[in-house]
Amino acid sequence: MEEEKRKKNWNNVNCPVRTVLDRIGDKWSILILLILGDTEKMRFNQLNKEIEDISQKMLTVTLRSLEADGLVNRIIFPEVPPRVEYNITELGKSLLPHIKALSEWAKNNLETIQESREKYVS
Amino acid sequence: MEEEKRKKNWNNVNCPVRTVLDRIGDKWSILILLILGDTEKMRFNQLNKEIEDISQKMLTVTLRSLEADGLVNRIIFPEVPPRVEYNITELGKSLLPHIKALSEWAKNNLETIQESREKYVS
DNA sequence: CAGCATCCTTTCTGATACTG
DNA sequence: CAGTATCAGAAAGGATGCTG
Repeated sequence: MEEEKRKKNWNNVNCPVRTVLDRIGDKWSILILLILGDTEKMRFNQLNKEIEDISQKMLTVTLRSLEADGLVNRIIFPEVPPRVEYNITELGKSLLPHIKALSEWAKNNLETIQESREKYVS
Repeated sequence: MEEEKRKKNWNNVNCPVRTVLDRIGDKWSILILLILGDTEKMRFNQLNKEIEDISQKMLTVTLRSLEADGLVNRIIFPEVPPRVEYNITELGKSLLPHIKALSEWAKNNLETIQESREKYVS
């Protein structure tokens, strides 16, 4: 039974890193964390401008997910028109160095990877 | 024009870490890298047993992707029945510490994240 | 043994229109 | 301003059967 195997969900039980990547391994989370890590706070539309190619929907969805995980704060000001500010939490800050380390590795090895990919056939 | 914005592909140009996550941020790559990082070499079916809940297709697809990026080696022995061995490359090894650091962070903060998620409403 | 091919389901992302 | 709701397309992942 192939189905039986899947139920063990081996990867998340024995591989905690997957639990993180399930959260921040998506298309936008890391970028948002990096931006919020570089600023004190930011409003929704500021983020939307900063990340030129994100859709409003995905910005909302991603921010909500990061908020749920306790990586960013969402502060609503009861004004008209509404103002909502986002900032990174302490938990988020503690994750940042690891993201940046990964980013450094990426910068340093991007070329190697790309060359490898171009040479690769079949 | 919403479409115009996307073409800039801001995230990959200005955010190299995304280029890495586009590759290893999938469901299985990290796990495979961790396993191959802990062993000298491994055959296809060994990996398939080690990762109990991966499908044969995804194991093939993921290994090919890692190979294309130069993170793992694929060595084919011209025998019958065929034998194919996989091992991690030097490039892959250089990435490993960062994955493990992320993994450590995950272990240490899993509970906090889960609590945050449970408390989160809408 | 180590796959490949095909079909199918699920999940992710985006476009668009609308709103307190 | 900062969203929500809905729909549609793309991509990822899985089940199954077949093969050198």
